Amino acid sequence: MSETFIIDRPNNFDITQIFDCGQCFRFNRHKSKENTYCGVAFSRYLEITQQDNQLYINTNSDDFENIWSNFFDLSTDYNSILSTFSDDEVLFKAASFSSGIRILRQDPWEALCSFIISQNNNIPRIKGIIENMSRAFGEKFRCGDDEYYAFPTAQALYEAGEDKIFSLKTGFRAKYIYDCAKLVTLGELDLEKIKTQPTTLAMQSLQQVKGIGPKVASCALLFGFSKYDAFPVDVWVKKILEKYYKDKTCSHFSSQYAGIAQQYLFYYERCLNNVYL
DNA sequence: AAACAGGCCTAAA
DNA sequence: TTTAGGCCTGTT
Repeated sequence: MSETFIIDRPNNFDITQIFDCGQCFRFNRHKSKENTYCGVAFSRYLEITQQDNQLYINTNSDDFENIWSNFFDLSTDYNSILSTFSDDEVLFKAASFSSGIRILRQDPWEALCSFIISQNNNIPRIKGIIENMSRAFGEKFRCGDDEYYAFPTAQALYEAGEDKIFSLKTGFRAKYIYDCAKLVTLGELDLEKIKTQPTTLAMQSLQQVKGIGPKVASCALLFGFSKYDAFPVDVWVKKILEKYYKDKTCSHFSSQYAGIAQQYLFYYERCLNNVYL
C-alpha cells in the first residue's frame, strides 16, 4: 500500500505542466509536500513527486502496470510527435516550451462529464463542483488512513436525479449532466463504441447529446478517449489562431496530432499571459 | 456593480 | 448558415 514506484529520468514528463495544463480537474499541488501532486483517478488515490529528474509514485507495481502507466501515456514517444511540428515555427517553440506535457488517458465518462461541467465556467469552480459531486455520489474508498471518493459513475448520477445534481451548484448544466448520465446508463450513448470510432464520427456521436458542443466533445475525445487529432477550440485557442495564424486556414491543424499541438500552444500562450502565477 | 469564466441552446435573420 | 441573448453561480 505504501510502496513507492520510481522512474528514473522520465521522458517528456513534467508534473506541473501535466496537471496545470487544464486537462484534468482532480489533481492539485500538495498542500505541504514540495514538487508533489495528488488526486484521484480510476478509483485510486495517487501522489506523485518529481525531483532530481526522478519520479516517485506511491503505488505498487501491479497498479503501476495496470493503471498509471496507461494513465500517463508512458508508451507514447512525445519527442517524435514534437518533432513533426518542426516546420511550424510558433508551434515548435510552444512545443519545446511545453514538452513535459503528456495527454492523460482519463476515464471516458469522467472526462466527458467533467467537460460538460466546464462550459461557461472557471477552473476553480469546475474543480469544486467535481469534488462535491464525487463526495456526494462517488464510491468512497480508503488509502492508508484517509478516505477518498471516486468520480461518480453515470449510473450513480442518473439515479441521483437532476435535482440533486442541480443542488451541487451545477446550474444550467444539471440537466445536461443528468441527460448524458441517463443516456450512458441506458446504453443509448455507447462510450466504448465511440472509443473505436474515428474522431469526426465520434464528434458527431457526442454532439447528439444536448449540452455537448464542439468544444466539450473535442476535449472529451482528446483527454478521455486518447483521440490525438481532436482539436478543441476555446477562447484561448481562438486568440492564438488570431494572433499567430491569421493567414492560415483551419486545415493547418488537421494532423493526427493536432490535439497535442493545441495543448502545447494553449499552455504556452497561457504561460505568456501569466495565467498560472 | 457589471462583467466575465476553457460553451451551448434557442430563436431569429 | 450565421448571429445575438440568455443561462446558474462565484469571483473580481
